[in-house]
Amino acid sequence: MCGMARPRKPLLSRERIVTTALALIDAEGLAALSTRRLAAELGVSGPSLYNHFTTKDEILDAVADTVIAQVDVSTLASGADWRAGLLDWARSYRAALAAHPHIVPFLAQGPGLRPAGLKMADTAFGGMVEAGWPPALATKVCAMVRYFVAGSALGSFARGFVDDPRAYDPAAYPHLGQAHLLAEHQRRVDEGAFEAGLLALVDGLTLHHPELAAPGRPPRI
Amino acid sequence: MCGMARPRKPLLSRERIVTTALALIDAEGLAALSTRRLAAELGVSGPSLYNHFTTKDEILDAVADTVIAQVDVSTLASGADWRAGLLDWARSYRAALAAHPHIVPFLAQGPGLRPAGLKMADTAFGGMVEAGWPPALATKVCAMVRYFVAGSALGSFARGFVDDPRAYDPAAYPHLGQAHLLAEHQRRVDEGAFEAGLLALVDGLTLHHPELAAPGRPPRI
DNA sequence: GGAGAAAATTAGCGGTGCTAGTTTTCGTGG
DNA sequence: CCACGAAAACTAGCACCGCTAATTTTCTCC
Repeated sequence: MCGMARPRKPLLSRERIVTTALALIDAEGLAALSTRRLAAELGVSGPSLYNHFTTKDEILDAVADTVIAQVDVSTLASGADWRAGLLDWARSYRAALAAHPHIVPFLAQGPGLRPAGLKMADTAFGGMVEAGWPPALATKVCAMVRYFVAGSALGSFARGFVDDPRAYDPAAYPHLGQAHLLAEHQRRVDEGAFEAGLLALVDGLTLHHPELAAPGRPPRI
Repeated sequence: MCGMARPRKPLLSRERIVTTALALIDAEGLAALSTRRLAAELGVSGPSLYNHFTTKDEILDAVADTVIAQVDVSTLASGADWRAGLLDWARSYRAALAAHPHIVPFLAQGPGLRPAGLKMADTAFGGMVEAGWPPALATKVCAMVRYFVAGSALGSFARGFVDDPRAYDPAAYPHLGQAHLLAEHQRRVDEGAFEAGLLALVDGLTLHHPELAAPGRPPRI
């Protein structure tokens, strides 16, 4: 017989599956990624994927991990001022999510088993400790930044308001203007709110921990 | 014929559907809510639901809305100090999500058409404006709080770390202790990080807008 | 060169959201 | 009072979903 069985050269690889899946998600959204559809995109028939991943969620985890892998934690790891490190990290983190907005709702379902995510957490934590933060506090501060970035990414990118404000009853919301309900307006607000909130958060931390406010290395007694 | 058709008294109502759906989600998670399963729980056959909702997502939107409806914005609306108002709002918001953690990933998919969510946003915004904040800033500050609460809720409640730390390679994460990877540890961290981050955020805002720092009514010149 | 793993195939199972069409009951206007 | 249209339940079923099983071919390694 000559029904197509194992080919001379493998048609699939984990990497090719992940990049194709990410492209499909970027182009058509998370809901468009079914195993059959992804397989078709790869020129292959459905169940072949299961030779390389044991589960669809495992594919999505891998996709999410490549997105997180783009986050730049280098400033925080470099031993520079922790404030600058935190700001750079948060902005890069948000930018990475903004580059692939459709994956964010999946990312939001939890950390799972994603090495790049853990690596990022490890590096950020290490940088804060190196900057003089007690470990217990460093953990919390890193968590705060994650909260803020994740929350902002969700608010900004996920399924937003209906584009036609007539879908809402304006009388029910006396303070909100019509403009508040437009997706476009929301996007602009999110941009500004993220930046302003991040600065407020960092300055608030500085205020609460003046002993760590000095730029550069922590004092060694 | 007497095959069960329209009953004397309606078996279903939007309200009964929503409360049963929420109970099912709370008890068995978001994935357990299929239309057939929900219908069975209601003693009814699958498609009957579509006499009351046009879509499963519409049911979920309604469920999410009842959760958000539990959020207490009264302090912020009462004209008291905006700092206290913001803190109370954020804590109540988080508590409402904590009471129904399994719905959070759906909530994270976007605001959608959810009147209670809009009502909350409207009231919070109105309270900040009443406290003297310029509308453009008030919008941003409310967004920040939402980010922080949503991000914290996701980090805390969503599918977390695997409970067996042996699933991870400790050598790959030199700074993180084993304890960091445990779900239980993460939960404790989240609690503290939320509270500390919220205070830092509010104090940072106070710092950036000293003209609004006075408690009570804004000064009228 | 033989053994066994790997990578593709097809067939198919149980479940999903949802539609279509039917039957019965309710509510209402003439 | 009753006819009639809307409403609310039902059954049947479609297209798709994630995933498993069994099969065939190829590669790798001893």
